[in-house]
Amino acid sequence: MTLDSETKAVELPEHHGDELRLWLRLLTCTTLIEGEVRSRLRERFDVTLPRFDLMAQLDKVPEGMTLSDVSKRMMVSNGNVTGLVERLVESGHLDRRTSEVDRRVQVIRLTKAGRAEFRKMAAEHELWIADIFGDLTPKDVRELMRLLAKTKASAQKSARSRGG
Amino acid sequence: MTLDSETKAVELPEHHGDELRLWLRLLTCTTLIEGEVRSRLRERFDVTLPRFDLMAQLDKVPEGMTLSDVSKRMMVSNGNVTGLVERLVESGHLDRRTSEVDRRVQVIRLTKAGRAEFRKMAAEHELWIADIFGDLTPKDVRELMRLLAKTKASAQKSARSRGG
DNA sequence: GCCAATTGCTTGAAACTTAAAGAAATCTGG
DNA sequence: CCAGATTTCTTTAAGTTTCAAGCAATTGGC
Repeated sequence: MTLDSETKAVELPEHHGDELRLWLRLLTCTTLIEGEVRSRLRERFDVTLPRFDLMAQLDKVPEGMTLSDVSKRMMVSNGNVTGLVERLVESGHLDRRTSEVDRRVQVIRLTKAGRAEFRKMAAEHELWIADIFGDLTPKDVRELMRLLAKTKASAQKSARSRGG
Repeated sequence: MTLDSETKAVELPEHHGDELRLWLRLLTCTTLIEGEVRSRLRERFDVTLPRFDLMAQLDKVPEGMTLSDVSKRMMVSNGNVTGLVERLVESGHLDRRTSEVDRRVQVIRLTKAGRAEFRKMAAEHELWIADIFGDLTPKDVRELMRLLAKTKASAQKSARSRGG
């Protein structure tokens, strides 16, 4: 009997429903929060989420970054960044210069106005996020951070093992 | 001294950096996994993620759903669904009928071919997800499920309290 | 120095996405 | 019954996004 059921268990395809449900829940959470942030950004500052995200990347590095850097950090395609940057330069939020060392490279930075506007938005944004996560205890937050770090590492490992 | 620093702590704006970092990590995880799934779907089945997601919704309800139902479940706009459905009907994956009870309503279902194709993709998809989350223990999975449920509830509460 | 490979970015096509406005059908309270 | 409100879906405009192809600049091997 015991042998039988063990044999069976090996032959049957494994159950992966839990992981799938976890993934769907993770996705739901993110979509929900992203939608909320998106609509607040639009209502309050008439800015789109991708623009805000791009400015957030640049705010962290005053001396500027290349388009490739931005692309990697935001995990979006190169062509995507090109278009976003074009519109943000147009609207005066970004400053763009060709590198003198390597003329393929474009270095972008926040303009003074762009930085001021971003800081204003970022301050409120932080409060929104705090409110959205408001029912989590500090312990919940720590625990989630830990588990998501583990998840990220696992996903990266899986992606690497497939890619090369 | 103690009094002083406590007074200061109350007067200073609260620290919400932890929640912000948590949100960024959550977003990173989701983006990472989503990108991985997206590229596997494209490579393996030449299908886009939104199409797969839409078919996944329909697979759960054989008798079909209205466009509004799909829109709510996928948390995307109505117009978005209209376009997606159009292309999937065109490619023979979906069947679309006007409700006889309410002629505003469109009921969509997977066609036989659409269902067969989805099932094939879904089986592999489940393995990918299991692999991506492969380094998490069953306990990690349970704990993440719990914390994400709490997060979702918190986010929904925050969204409701703003919206109405 | 030269040629091939690589890197950084842009372009183009197709698809996806949203918000807002509009059309059609239904519902509701007189 | 009927006018106004609501619901369901489509349309439109603007923007985002990806992928693939391509161009320009740089690097590395010889």
